[in-house]
Amino acid sequence: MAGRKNQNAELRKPEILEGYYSVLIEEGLEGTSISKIAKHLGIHPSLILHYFKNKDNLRLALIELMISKYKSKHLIEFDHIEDPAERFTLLMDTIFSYKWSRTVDPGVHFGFYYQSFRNKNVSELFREMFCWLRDYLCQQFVIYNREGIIQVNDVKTAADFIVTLMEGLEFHAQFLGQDQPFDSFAEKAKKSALVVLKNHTL
Amino acid sequence: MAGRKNQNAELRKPEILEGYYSVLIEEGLEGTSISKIAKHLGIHPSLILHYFKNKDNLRLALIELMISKYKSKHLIEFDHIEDPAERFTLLMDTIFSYKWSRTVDPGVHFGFYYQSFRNKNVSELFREMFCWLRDYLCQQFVIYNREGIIQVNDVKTAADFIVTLMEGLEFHAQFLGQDQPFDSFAEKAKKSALVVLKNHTL
DNA sequence: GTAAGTTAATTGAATGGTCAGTAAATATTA
DNA sequence: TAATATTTACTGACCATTCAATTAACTTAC
Repeated sequence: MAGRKNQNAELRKPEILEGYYSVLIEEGLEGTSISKIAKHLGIHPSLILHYFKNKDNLRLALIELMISKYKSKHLIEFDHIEDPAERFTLLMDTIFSYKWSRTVDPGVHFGFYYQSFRNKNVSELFREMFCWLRDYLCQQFVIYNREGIIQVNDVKTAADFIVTLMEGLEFHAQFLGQDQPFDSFAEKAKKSALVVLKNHTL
Repeated sequence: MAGRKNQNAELRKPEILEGYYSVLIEEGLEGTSISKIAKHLGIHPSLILHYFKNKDNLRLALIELMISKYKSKHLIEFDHIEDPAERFTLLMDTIFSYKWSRTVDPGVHFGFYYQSFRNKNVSELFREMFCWLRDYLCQQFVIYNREGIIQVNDVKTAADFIVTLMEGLEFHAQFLGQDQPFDSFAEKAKKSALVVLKNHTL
C-alpha cells in the first residue's frame, strides 16, 4: 500500500459509502463484498467493519445517504417560486424528467427496492421516503386546488397516483423504452397525469 | 435418505423449479443456494446441476416458467368473450386486480427485475414478456377504438401507459399501500386510466 | 424370459474460492 | 499516555462446480 491516510471518522465514513456506491454500480448487489469495496478504496476490509460494525449497517447508511440526496437535490428549488401555477408546472416537469429518474443509479435503486422485501429496515427507509414525497405533493396539491390550477377531490389519492405513475416510468424505461428516449414517453405520461388532475377524476 | 425416486427429467425438472421457487420465497435471492434447494427437496445438490448444468440456467428456466404462467393464467379467458365492450371491462378489471398483481410472488418478481439490470438473458426475457403484454393490449385497443369503446390516438402509447401504471401499482402496494387494501387504490388508478383512454389524451 | 449391455438418475467426496466477521497487534495523532 | 485509525492474521461457514462412483430402469439378444 502506498500511503496510509489516517483520516478520521468524519471523512472516512462518507468516503467508504462513496466507494460502496461505486462498487455497487459496477458489480451489482450480489457482486459487492466488503473486500471489494476495500480494494476499490485501497484500504483494508477490516477498516470498513471498524466504522460500520457489519454489512447491514453499511447498507442502511448508504440508503440513508441516497435518500437524503433524493430529498435535497431537487425539491429545494421549488420553495422559492412564488407563483403557484409556475411552481406546479416545474414540479410536474421535474418529476417526469430523465434527470429526476436518475437521481440515483437505477440499478442500485432497484437493488435496494428488492431488498426491502426481506429487510425490515430497508423497507422502512423506503416507505418513509415515498411517504415524504407523497406528503409533499399532497400539501402542494391543496394549494393548487385552492388556486384552481388543478381539480382533485382527494389530494392524497392524487399524490399517490403521481408517485405510482412516476415509479411505473422506471419500469417502462427498463423494459419498454428501448425504441424511444425516456423523455418522450415521460412527456406523454405527464400529459395524461395532468388530464387526471384537472378533471375531478380523483 | 428415505426412498430414492428415480424419476426422469420430465418430472424432475419442474419439481426442482418448484422447489427453487419455494426457497426463493422463503430465503430471498441472496439466501438461495443450490444446496438449500436440494435440502428442501431431499435430494443431492449435484442432481440439480445434473439437470440444469449451472445456476444461471436454473434461474433462466424458472423465469421462463414464471412468464409462461403469467401469460397463460389470465389472458386465455378473454378470447372467448365476443362482445368487445364486455371484454374491455373484464380486461381492465383483471389488469388492475389484486389477483393479477400476485400471479407471481412479488418478492421473487422484484428479485428477477433487479437481476435484469446485470443479466442480459434475464433482461431479455422480461422485455419479451412486457412487450408481449403491451402488444396484446395494442391489438385489443385497435378493436376498442374502432368500436368507440375508447378514444385514443396512438394505441401503442396507450398500451404502454396501461402497463406503466400497472407496474407502478406494485410499488404503491409495497411502499404506500399500508393503510388501504390493494384493490382500493387499484380501482382509483383504473378509473383514472379509463379517463385517459376515453379522452383522446394519448 | 433371463442375461448382458446401455443409458439415465442419483449420490459421494473433494476443490478452490469468497464471504462476513473477530481479536489482537501496530501505527498515528493529540 | 490515551484514544483513535489501520493493519495483520485468522476463523468457520458457505458457495458453485467437478469428477468419479453407484444405482435403477430400459433395450436388445439369445
